[in-house]
Amino acid sequence: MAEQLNMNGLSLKDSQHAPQPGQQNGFAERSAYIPPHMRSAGGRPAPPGPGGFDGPAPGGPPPANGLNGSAWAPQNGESAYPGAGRGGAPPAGGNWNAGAQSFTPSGRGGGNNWDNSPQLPSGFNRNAYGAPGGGSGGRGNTGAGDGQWRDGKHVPGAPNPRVERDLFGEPNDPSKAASGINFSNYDDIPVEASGQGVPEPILTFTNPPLDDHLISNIELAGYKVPTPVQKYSIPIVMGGRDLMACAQTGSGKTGGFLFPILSQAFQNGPSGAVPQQGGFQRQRKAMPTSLILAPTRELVSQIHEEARKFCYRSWVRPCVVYGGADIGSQLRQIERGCDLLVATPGRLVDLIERGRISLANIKYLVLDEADRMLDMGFEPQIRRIVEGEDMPRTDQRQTLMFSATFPRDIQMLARDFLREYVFLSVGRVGSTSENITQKIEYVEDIDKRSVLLDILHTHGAGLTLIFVETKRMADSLSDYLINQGFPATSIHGDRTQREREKALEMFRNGRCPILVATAVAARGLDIPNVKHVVNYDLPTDIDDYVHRIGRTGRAGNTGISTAFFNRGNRGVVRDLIDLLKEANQEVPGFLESIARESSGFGGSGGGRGGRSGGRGRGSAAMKDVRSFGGGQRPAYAGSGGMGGYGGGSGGGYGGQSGGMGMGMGGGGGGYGGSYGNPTGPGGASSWW
DNA sequence: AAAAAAC
Repeated sequence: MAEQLNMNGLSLKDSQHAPQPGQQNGFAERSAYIPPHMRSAGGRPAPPGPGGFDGPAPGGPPPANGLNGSAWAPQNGESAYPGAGRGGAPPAGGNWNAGAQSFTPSGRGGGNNWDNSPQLPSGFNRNAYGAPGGGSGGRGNTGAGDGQWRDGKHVPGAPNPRVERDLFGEPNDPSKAASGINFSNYDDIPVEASGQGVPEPILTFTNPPLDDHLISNIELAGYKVPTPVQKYSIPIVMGGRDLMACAQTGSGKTGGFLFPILSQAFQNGPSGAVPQQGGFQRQRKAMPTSLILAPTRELVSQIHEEARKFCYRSWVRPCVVYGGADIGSQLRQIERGCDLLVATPGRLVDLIERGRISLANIKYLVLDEADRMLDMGFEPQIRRIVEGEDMPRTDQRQTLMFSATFPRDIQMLARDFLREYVFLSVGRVGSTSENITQKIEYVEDIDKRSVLLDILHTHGAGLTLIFVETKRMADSLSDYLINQGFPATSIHGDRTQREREKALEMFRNGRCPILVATAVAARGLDIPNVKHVVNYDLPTDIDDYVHRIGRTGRAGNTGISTAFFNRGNRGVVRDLIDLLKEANQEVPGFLESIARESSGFGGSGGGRGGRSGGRGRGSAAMKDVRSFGGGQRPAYAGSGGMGGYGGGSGGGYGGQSGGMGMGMGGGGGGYGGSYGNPTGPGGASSWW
């Protein structure tokens, strides 16, 4: 039954964007609304009267059917949901219901699956074109990867306007990634590179070094100038070097690894290795040349979407596999050809165990959001994939690691997976230039809902992303908002993959400009135009907070972040204060007093009691931990250390920045014991 | 403590 609902493109939740017919208006539950002066804690300015939206709530009284699209049409012109673009308001004359029905879940064969198939022109070649798999990754080769490599030459496929629209959207479509980018602000992002023989950054997308076909796809995608991370990563990767990059998603890092990998693939053709399989083996084993690992399904889906753009008309076929979706369609997809594979670790291991994927041809390995993957306990799977299967060794492949932070365990991974890597530290987009205005408000749990309503009224315009701590809370809060007449939806791990993708797409295209999310959406997701991030529940880990607010203020644009704080969050109060100070933000008085309260007794006695300073944000440091003998100047002074990088000891570069300095060279497993603060003594944590 | 991720 649930599936039936899904097939209609609907879930119960999403069918309720407008108040139910039984309700009088968007504020049917007005009694639940507590005016600010009646609330238990202060610290919050009075809301601007009843009308951030004038009149009866965002929707006003719904028409008889309760679903008329005009209920959500912005009352003050297009500005209500900027960034919504063509999807901003429901289709004229349409309604939310219909909007949902016509929605095509991302990552599911956009344009070639259930909702569109009947519209295909007769005679349309579904085999060549429409991957039948309705399941994830079922997009097959919709124009991406339909070129050929013949006689040592790249023979691109024919242009196809329909595919181009599918991949690149209409010109100026704000729901496509390249738009809405404030390029001038990009130049402010600081980048530092260290390592031996770091190549000069490039300044434009030109040939050389980039391949002409790739450049034409880059143009189609609307990218004009390389972002700072791309300026560095392109020559580094094309120069055959390994890369360890500390960068966030908004910095353009997906292009940072896709561009050089694809450019080289377009120029050099398929990997020379011959697939070795038993003569009687029934099905072909997929043998991709490039493998990209990322932690969440949404993220791999997003990377795959990007890859499809840049693979357009090329010989390279991008594929995606992840859990929670029908494995059969994924198998069919990779059987049709798989040169670049984007995967979550669990599903990839599954497919390897089934003997359907071999990694023997891998020339490029990318670990995206590496810190996140370790946080999520993926290290065993990752080590199995990289070290325990048939993947070529470090010197036979190129390995690129991306991570927002560079804590100890990532350093270990870098030591084991990379060789003589270039270390790239990409400043965070925004924060230093105050692109994100961070506000902390004191709100007791019981008042959170009504304060949230104030916020939604006040900052009604633009996409608002609301983070909560639990899946249950995500459900109940989005239900509440929907009942209050707001176009909200939710994303969390207990929703089906289809629901998750639909929620994300509805948010992205502005049909549902309010998204309630758990940590599943905290990192990596690149949604242009998120205007406001609300930490309805603060995370216990300050790193998570940083990732969450990083969903806004992206790509050089400005954003707002509001966090609800109460005594239940005092565990992060110290880190939060430091963070606000570093980002040049106002620190409210109640934070300071609660910090004093908490550190008052016991000090560092119990556990994490009085902040301890030990952990600090050292875990989040972004600096090269190696030191280099000889002429190389490290980009960061003060990374003390040891470690004979290039010092003859067979790849033994293991310098710890702090005092620990263990010899990591020889054996591999030699890291145990307790490590000091990774940043080292006095480690200034500069993580952006 | 919760969330995420393979079946």
